[in-house]
Amino acid sequence: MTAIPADSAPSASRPNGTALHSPVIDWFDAHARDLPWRRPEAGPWGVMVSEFMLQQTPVNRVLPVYEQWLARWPSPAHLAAEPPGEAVRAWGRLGYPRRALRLHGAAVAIRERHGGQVPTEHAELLALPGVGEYTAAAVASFAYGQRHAVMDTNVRRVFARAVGGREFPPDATTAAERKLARALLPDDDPTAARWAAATMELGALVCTARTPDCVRCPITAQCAWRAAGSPAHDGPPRRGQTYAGTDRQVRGKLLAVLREAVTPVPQAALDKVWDEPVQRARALDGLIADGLVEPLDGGLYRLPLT
DNA sequence: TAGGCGTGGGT
DNA sequence: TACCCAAGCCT
Repeated sequence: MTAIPADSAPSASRPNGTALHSPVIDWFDAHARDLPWRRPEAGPWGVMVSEFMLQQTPVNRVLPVYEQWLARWPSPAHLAAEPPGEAVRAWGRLGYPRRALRLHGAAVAIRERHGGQVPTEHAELLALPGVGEYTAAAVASFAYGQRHAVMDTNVRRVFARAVGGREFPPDATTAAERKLARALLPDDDPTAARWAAATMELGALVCTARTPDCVRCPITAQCAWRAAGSPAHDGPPRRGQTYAGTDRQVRGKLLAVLREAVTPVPQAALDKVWDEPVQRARALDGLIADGLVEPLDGGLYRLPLT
């Protein structure tokens, strides 16, 4: 008869969570990708830059832009010293270019309010532009080794399956999900940080949305979804994103012209990217309102200098 | 709070 | 070919 450690007993506050820690963290130790922002030399700024770029954008597309970005702007002060338009240009085709503007704004705020150092406190991080609940927790955890429930789409899916017995989590993060994530968090800081990275990696590499690779999953034996026979998602289909013909597409085309231009661009050059004039004007106005484009006298446009 | 906000690779 | 979806944030 083997002795059972007291802390492995299931409880209401921690639904058998500790039983997941070791297999998931051990799997991570063996299979984690060697990503540049995970290396010690990345530092808090490298972690923060990667988190901005990885918001809704796959790792493979982020890698080259991340390297160029850190080489050019190795600290928040370096980025803050340049016009926001340079950040938008360097963002390239990562998508959602408002993130570039917000990252620049975060760098300025870090210079002004934090002496040029990426803040260590969750609340301070959360106050930076472009930093929400997830990114604040991620930076505090990955850069500073703190204990936070880091909940991204990967973690939510892993928990929905392993613990909830469902194929997918709800559209919007629920209080129950937050409570579960907190309950599953290991007690000490370094293990909690490891757990956060490990659960994310498991969702990204094994417990994927489309075709989960349960054969390679370290917790397949404990997975509630598996135990239930891997039932398909029930309820209304998840909200899809349309793109063709939307303002987003027009904005993308307009901004692509401005990113490539070295000098201010005349209206006529922008008019070529989209035939329908009303939508084209609306998209351009939106970009200006967002601060992504700066209108000049004489019908010229450029990426923002201020 | 639901919807707007880019882009491109995988299936 | 279409559609899905990818380390979210903001209003």
